[in-house]
Amino acid sequence: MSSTAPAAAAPEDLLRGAGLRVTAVRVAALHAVGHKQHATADDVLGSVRAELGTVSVQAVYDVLHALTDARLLRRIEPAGHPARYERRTGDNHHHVVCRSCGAIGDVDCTVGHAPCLTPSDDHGFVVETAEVTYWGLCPGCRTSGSAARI
Amino acid sequence: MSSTAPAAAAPEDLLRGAGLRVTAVRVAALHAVGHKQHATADDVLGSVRAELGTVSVQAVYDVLHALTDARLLRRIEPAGHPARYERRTGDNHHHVVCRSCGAIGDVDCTVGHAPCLTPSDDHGFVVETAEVTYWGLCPGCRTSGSAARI
DNA sequence: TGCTCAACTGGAATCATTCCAGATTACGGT
DNA sequence: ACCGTAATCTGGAATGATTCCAGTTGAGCA
Repeated sequence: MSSTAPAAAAPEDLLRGAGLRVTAVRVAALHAVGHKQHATADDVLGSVRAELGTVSVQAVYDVLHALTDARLLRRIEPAGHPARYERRTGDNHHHVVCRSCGAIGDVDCTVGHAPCLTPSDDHGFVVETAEVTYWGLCPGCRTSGSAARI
Repeated sequence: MSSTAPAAAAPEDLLRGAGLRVTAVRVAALHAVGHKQHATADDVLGSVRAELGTVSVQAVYDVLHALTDARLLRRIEPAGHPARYERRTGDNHHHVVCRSCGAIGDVDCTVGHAPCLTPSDDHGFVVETAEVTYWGLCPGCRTSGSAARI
């Protein structure tokens, strides 16, 4: 068993590796986000239920929190849209969000090592992370012209 | 840069200049945000009521939207915190948000003309704006050390 | 000095997410 | 293998920010 590739790592191993209990809901949730990058809690709930049958809303939110805390998932919260989750690559990438439909795309930091990610005046804050979000229109919404609110 | 004045411009003129009707609630709302930068809708509601007496929740949300659309205010929506409004200066500055209490500080873009504000791969999106948010702890929460008291 | 449409009122509704209290279950001992 | 005990999960109710709706009021043009 030289199952190396972290990308292909089995959910069970990821969980154990993070010191978390291996439960059906957690495994299913990891599968769900693996299949649909940038899934909402609701998407995950759907997938998990499709896979396991009855699962409470709470269980999914709990799991998503646990996985996020354990760094197995990363949560993105675009203003005006429900939170989304992605399997984190560890790299610090950013996101393009469609102002119209909320679609999200990954964006690598243009400049390798974030230049403007160190505030000029931090007001005494201890800055831990910087987050960049690009707002615009996705190909689909651009083509279908209208529909965009405002 | 040379166009300073706006800070001192009377709310009435700002409204008229933007082609908006001059109403008590709007004027009071502009005052409110002027006095307390980064005010929440609730803060504004409070100030406006203190100034005018009875005012509906709806009126304030309507006004904040109208003013935001007219570019007299800028809305900031830090993940996990209610939206906040600031009197926009036209410059594209960013924000430091306290992970613990939600306090917000303004941060000028370190590099004048946003370098990493052009995504390397835009996935076909038409990017309109880029938004940078720094997350950390404000001086107060840092000192009081423990228990993030929301 | 009226008229008209944008603004406002008040109350109910929505949506994502969280709180609660009790039932279930993974997994480190013995 | 078997138990005990947190850690999890269930189901339902609650929260909080914001929006929808239908009717009333008032700013600003004629």
